[in-house]
Amino acid sequence: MTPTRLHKCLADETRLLLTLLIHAEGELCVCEMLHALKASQPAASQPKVSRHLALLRDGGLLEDRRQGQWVYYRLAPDLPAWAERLIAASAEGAEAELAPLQRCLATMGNRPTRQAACC
Amino acid sequence: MTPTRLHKCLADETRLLLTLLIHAEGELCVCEMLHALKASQPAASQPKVSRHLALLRDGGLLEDRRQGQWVYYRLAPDLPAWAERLIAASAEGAEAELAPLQRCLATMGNRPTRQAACC
DNA sequence: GACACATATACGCATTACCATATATACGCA
DNA sequence: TGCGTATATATGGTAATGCGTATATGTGTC
Repeated sequence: MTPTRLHKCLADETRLLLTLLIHAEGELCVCEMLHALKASQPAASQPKVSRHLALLRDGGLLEDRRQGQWVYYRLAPDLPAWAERLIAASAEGAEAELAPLQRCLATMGNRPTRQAACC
Repeated sequence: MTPTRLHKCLADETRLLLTLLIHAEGELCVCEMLHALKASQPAASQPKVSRHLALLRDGGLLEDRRQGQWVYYRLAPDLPAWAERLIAASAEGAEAELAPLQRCLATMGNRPTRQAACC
């Protein structure tokens, strides 16, 4: 991971919000992120979210795992310390934009039931 | 200043290095930055540096002041704390790329003599 | 296999970003 | 005023980015 690459990842409002949402929640599946994102982007579409998540994954910022029908994304576990601090600083600066998404997520019905990654 | 805007500013290798160089040195003029940048981009041109600096200034990340023939750039003094932390984290992640530029700057001959901004 | 749901990819298009080159502006000095 | 230095902007071309729509893939259930 290089700073320029990380900045490119976060230089788009949608990708920034998705990343910060995952940073705050730990792990989220695509449908949860799509639901939350509509709080600030009512017209957000599933392909749009999926495309941005793929960019973040290919950029080395996220990892995904499939569990049944759902695909869960989380921050890559091997991020250097400076990258985590950078994301944390972004989270602080974007708190006002992030909070509504978290509230929206909290009231989402029918969230898929999560299982631990192992067994 | 918003996180997305800041990330867009730093999502280009040249702009990242210029910003981090200023962050490390406090204040630099264009010719100093051009000189330092050539350590990693031998073909870097003056218009290129000037254009990126203008982007950073218009993005609210830098301020400039003219002193005689020279124009000095520094970080905007009113950056929020999270932005400074974000830049500091980037500096850590880019230390390996930044160090050669600083060394190159340190050995630069004929650097313009600086005066305080007031009087 | 057929269907429903979740997610990913392909395609065409509009917009933006970056660059190299050329030219313009601003300043200091004679 | 004219010249040299420092910096900025304009122009045109190419590549990258983001999006909407359509379609494909993968998984669970019957």
